[in-house]
Amino acid sequence: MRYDKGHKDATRQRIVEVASRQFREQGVAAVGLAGIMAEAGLTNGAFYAHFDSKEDLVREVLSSAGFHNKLSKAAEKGTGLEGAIRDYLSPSHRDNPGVGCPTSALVAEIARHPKATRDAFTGKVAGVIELIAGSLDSGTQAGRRRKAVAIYGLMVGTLQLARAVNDKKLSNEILQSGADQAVALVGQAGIE
Amino acid sequence: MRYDKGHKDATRQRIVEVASRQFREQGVAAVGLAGIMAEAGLTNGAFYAHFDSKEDLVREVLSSAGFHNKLSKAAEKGTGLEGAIRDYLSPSHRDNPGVGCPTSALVAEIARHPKATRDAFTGKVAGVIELIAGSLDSGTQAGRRRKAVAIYGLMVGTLQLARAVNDKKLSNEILQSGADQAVALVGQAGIE
DNA sequence: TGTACATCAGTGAACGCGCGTTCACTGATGTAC
DNA sequence: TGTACATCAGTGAACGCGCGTTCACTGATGTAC
Repeated sequence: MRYDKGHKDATRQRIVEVASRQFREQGVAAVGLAGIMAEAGLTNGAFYAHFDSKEDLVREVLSSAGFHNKLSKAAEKGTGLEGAIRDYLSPSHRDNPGVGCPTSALVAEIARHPKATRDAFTGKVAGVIELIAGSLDSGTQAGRRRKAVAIYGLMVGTLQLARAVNDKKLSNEILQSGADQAVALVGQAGIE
Repeated sequence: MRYDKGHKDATRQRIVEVASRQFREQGVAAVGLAGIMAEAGLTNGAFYAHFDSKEDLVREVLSSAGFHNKLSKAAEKGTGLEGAIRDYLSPSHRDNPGVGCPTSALVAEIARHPKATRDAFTGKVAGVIELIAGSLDSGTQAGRRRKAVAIYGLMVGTLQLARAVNDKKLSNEILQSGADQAVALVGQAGIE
């Protein structure tokens, strides 16, 4: 073959990365395969040598996407859950959805996708909830899980509100209030 | 004229109502004008006698949509904010997006729409935050506002997660945990 | 060493389809005189 | 009272366009003998 061993895998990976960013920036429905392939340096016909369909690509993007990036990085930096929350609800994350959390960008759309796609997403959500629950250190196990769900929902919902409103001051207030309250939840004894 | 006075307004209102439900069920991008008009009992050509464009309809839907339905109804029933939260995060609301909160269904999509559309949405969001803040009775005014933002974000985020996950048990757990924590926030002294 | 054939990632034109939008037309009613 | 014209909500065919998908083909390399 004229291509290195691993060349096709690298191409596939490139397509997934381009799609992942474009989906998060514009939503799945608004992104066309031709645009993804062009940005990956290929023509549209090559797509089907790598994926069965657009839906197959969506599933692959969800399976490979770094849902825990902010959480994992915060853990590495030793800033813990509080650092992760403040990073998540920052102007930088609000203004760069393409490299941000796939959940906040795509959750509503995914609810309307086929079962296989939702399955991939469900696994990721369950993982994030466990990761957050594992970062909490007060309360019973059930209480920590309950808090983890609320903190995740609060982060996703407030980030989306901050992105949608067309008023910088209100948007910043939403981020700040959301972060403050989420951090407060971390420190409080659980509701039993 | 062969039509009653007010006939055209009634037709326009019917189009808005059909669109409002379809948008919330399937998202704006996935809904076609022909389908809306057919369900309203008209042919597609009549659309432009009522609206300038699809975007104009989206804006009208957002302006007229009942963002506070659950909150207002709860206030009427005297169940207060706690009742509104439990109603919002109920299996019934999760399973009937077409008659539910426009924010949870459309917030991510609206973030990518033109300024005029986002303006209409921003006003609604500001109104909901004020409504929730007004239902809180402990803490300073700034503290109540901060809590209101967090409660709204929590409700929107957890409802979306519950709708997207493909596992009934996890979905119910998300609703329950979100509601419990949101209600707990209502009762707690504000973070100052 | 040279020739014929197999492999396969990628090309690029074409497919049918549904979209938002346009527009000439319809037909029931109201108005002018 | 009768006739000509204006009004206007709605019709339905057509427009160009971009979509996801298909497919015959290319061309650089590897393999067989």
